[in-house]
Amino acid sequence: MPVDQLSATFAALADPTRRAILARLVEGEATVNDLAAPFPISAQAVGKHLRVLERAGLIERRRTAQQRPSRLRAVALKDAAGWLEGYRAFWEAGFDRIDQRLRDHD
Amino acid sequence: MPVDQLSATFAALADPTRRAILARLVEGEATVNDLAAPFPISAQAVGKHLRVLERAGLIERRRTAQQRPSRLRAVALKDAAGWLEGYRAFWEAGFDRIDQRLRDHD
DNA sequence: TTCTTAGCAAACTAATTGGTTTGGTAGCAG
DNA sequence: CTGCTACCAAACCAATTAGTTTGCTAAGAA
Repeated sequence: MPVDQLSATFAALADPTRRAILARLVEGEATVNDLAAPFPISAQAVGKHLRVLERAGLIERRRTAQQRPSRLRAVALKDAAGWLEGYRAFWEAGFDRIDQRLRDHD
Repeated sequence: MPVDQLSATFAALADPTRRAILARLVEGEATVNDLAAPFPISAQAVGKHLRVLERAGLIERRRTAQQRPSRLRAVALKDAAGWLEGYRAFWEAGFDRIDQRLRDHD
């Protein structure tokens, strides 16, 4: 696993279960069991996904009684979105290469 | 590796070498050896990265003589960017949860 | 105290990853 | 034909991943 922050963020997003967990957290904090309920996998497996998300900075967890609710840290998505924005001009204009663009300007 | 398109895209982006390859391809087509030059890894390893990018739809390759130049397919980044956009409001407004937002509206 | 619930940690498995080295093939140049 | 260049494919390795099961601790309920 690459260690830089951007790679960790993209890697964390490269799993549909983890993206679904983030989508659920938009509605507010949730415990491990809350988050595991919709999935056919064990709560332990969800706990592992939460650790991946936590390492990537995408969630924060606190401790209340015997629960460890997670909440979204959407700000960690900023850099990933910023990286992709650098390519927006290329797909929106329908060209994929700078030299193609230059050719269009001939 | 997850099989859905969005996961494949994020997984492909979760490696600094592959992101650097995409950045290089913004300048136009490049062969495997062109792309391998800046990196301390073998051309074979770069070839593997190219296959990952190709499976994710992020590059296309053609055949000319004995070269296999790659070119960027930036449009494949659109869905990933769209997914992230769904969270922009949360990090820009400085709240991370909908219920926090609702609280602000009380 | 005892029971139950929520969660973590460790050990294990199967599959994948990112890299290597070796050995090819396809096509151009001599 | 003989080489050289560009690339691919396969075998291998070490590390990681996503999942499991088992067993633990911490906190509240009976």
